Amino acid sequence: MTQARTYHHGNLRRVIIDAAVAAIEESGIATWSLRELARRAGVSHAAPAHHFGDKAGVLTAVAAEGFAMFADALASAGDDLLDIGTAYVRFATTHRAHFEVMWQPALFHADDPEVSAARTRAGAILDRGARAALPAGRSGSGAGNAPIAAWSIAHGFATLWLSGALPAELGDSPEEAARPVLRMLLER
Amino acid sequence: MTQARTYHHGNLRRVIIDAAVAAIEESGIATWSLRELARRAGVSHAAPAHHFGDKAGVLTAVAAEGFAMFADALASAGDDLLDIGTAYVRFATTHRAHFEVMWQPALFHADDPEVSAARTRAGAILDRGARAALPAGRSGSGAGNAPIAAWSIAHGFATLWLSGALPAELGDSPEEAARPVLRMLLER
DNA sequence: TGTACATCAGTGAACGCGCGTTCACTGATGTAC
DNA sequence: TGTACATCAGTGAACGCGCGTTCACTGATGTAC
Repeated sequence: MTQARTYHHGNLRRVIIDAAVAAIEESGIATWSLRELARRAGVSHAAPAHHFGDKAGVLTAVAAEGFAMFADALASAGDDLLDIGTAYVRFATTHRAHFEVMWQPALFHADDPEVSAARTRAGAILDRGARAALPAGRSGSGAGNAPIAAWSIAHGFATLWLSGALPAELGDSPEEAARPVLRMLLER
Repeated sequence: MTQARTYHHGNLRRVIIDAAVAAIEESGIATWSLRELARRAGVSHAAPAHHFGDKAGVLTAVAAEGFAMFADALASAGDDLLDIGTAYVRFATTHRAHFEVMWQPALFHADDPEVSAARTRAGAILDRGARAALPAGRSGSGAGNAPIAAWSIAHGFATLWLSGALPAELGDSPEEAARPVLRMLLER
């Protein structure tokens, strides 16, 4: 399967995105450069800019791919809100770089149509699951809060886990740890 | 109240921390430099390093101050978990730079004793409020999940708000928007 | 099947810039006597 | 009250470095005929 190295790489766009994801996972979203991606990809330092224009262009591609994979992950979790929430946490912890980029729209071209479409698709799945599981509460505050509550608890657990803030007693599996926590919103 | 400018600034540590907070609020956590802080503070470019050593030293001071203010904010909210959660969201949205630094321990010296102490104090307040309001659920999964559920939903709402991901219909006040959402965890 | 040409991916040298760090220094402050 | 001295905050010149960007270029690919 070794790809013969030719002048035309043939797959450079893909390789540069992967390099960006690897760099972000290793040392965070702040410290990488286009030149570093070129080094990782084994191409000249000007090649990434040739494909993506600038750093925001690379992150736009990462965000678009991230939202698409995210929507797929939520969709394949089925209709149960607890399963959707668990899928949310699983995605965040197994695709850390994508996830971190997705929620920092200042870093990429947030108006990119591909990004918007995938984000809307993911939002609709979460919305549907939450409205079915959590009809408007006694407070009479309207059903609109159910999806936001479900979104918040899953997102909060995921980001706290990623930041290392949660106690070590929760164990090694973010999904298993998340499940009883998410269940607290559903018990009523 | 104008302070006469002397050779010895007298208050430079404070001024540099404020400059860091302002820079982060304006353009994020990734793009500032020690030299930029010096420019904002009106001192020579070597002065910040003289006080803080390096960038992580500046962010350590921001994190320590952030956790201390955060603990104060939660403490003054009283014993009601809904009020504590609202205070959590209010703090995050009114002290955005502090909040963002606090949850990125890779960027500062997380073992700093001042940081640890303030973080522990904030955690204890949240813990106490959550355990009182949310005894162990029917799932029998242990009371340990109640604080984490409360923490997650408040943290998730706050970070989603800060990222601009929440729908515009929620209005301009994060506190008012958060209250009915947080209430969904408490209704049972 | 063969030739010509347009298109596009990727190269590599060169540029100017802002950065963190170092270091000898200067000015102000506090303390000993 | 006055003098000497140590300490410390902040200065400013100098350094080497990695960065993004530009641009003329080269090599590969695809298409027209």
